[in-house]
Amino acid sequence: MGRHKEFNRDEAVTTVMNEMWEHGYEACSAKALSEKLGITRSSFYNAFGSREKLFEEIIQNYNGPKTNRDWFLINETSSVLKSISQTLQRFCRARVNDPAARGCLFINSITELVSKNDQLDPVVKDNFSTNVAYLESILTVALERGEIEKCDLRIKALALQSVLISLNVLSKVVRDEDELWATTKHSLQALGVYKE
Amino acid sequence: MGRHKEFNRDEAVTTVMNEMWEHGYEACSAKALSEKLGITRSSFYNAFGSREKLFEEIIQNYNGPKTNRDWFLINETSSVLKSISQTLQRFCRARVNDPAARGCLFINSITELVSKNDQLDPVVKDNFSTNVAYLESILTVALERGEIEKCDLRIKALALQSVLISLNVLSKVVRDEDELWATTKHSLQALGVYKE
DNA sequence: GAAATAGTGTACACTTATGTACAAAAAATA
DNA sequence: TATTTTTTGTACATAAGTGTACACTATTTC
Repeated sequence: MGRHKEFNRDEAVTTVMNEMWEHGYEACSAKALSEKLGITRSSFYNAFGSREKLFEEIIQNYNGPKTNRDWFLINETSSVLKSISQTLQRFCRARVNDPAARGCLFINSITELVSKNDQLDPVVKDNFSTNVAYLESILTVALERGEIEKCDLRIKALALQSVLISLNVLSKVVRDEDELWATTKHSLQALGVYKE
Repeated sequence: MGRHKEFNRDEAVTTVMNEMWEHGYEACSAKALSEKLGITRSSFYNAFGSREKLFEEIIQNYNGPKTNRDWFLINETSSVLKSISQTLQRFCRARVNDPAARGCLFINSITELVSKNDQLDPVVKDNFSTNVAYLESILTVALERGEIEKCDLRIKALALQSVLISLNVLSKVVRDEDELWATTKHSLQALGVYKE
């Protein structure tokens, strides 16, 4: 019952995601976003509640579902290390090929929001924990399959998360794909999680 | 000749540095900074020209002189790897002990300004290049002293820069000194640049 | 068709922020 | 003391941004 929205909500969320990815959260005012979407602020607030709530929706969307954050496309047959290596190589390519050099929305948000925005700080931290837990889970699989040596998997997961962080930050400055990948590969090999 | 400033310029630069470190560049408006300094915007513009010029001054100040960026306190006698390890351990402690979890002003600025602020993008990139060159130079010393194996020092320097980046980003989220240092140490050991 | 419901447009009453212009004030030099 | 130089305070004109209130419009259900 009631009047229909004059815009597609899902499309709008995607548009806002790209705006926040490119310009950062704080640079995206309700006014600017509303104008970008071609709606009034009135409709914006009605549809999304607030910028904060919208960000929460966007970051969940960006990172994928909490229970199944399958970035590395791990399956039963192929090597876990191979999946990690191939995925990070794809990331290097994607980040360098992005003309706006946006890096990663989530990692940008750590720098911009943690300990700066009281409402979103816990959201970002929660997403971070989920990420590290995911990395630890795939390293556990790698260990079970004998692909890596026994070690503190929590620390190894944090070290792998570190490679992801620096790859994304570095990609804003190192705009040569070969150089970015050589650096990432060097780190992966050092950590013993690289496989051709 | 002429009237004296009613504030200490150097003190003001330090105050603004801390404001930008804590809140980020864009969050520090000319109005907000002027009020923080207890001066009028008129005096602010007169003394610093613009927010951009002031940032340039601050980041040079923060990173230290271009020709002598001696963060790792390398000297003729002690081990280069030991200096690196001890310095990064000090960084872990400092970052976790910072109640505002500000991370590193320079690394925060990469995320906030590169490809977003036309005027400051080249300033940040230039500082980055200087940093990597510095890291490569100390790795060269380490190689000459037989502390590391022969390899592509440019890539090794970028990998070491990666550890610095992730340590600083990670420190906003990983608030336990032992865990942060364990992760950093693990990465340094993997890269073959750790020494007790 | 009337009632209920949900989205839209306009207005309000702010606050923040920009950079410049110009007069007034203070200090050094001539 | 008069002149020059620099800093400071106030004002201007304008744009961006906040969240809410309320009438208006479109749509569905009864």
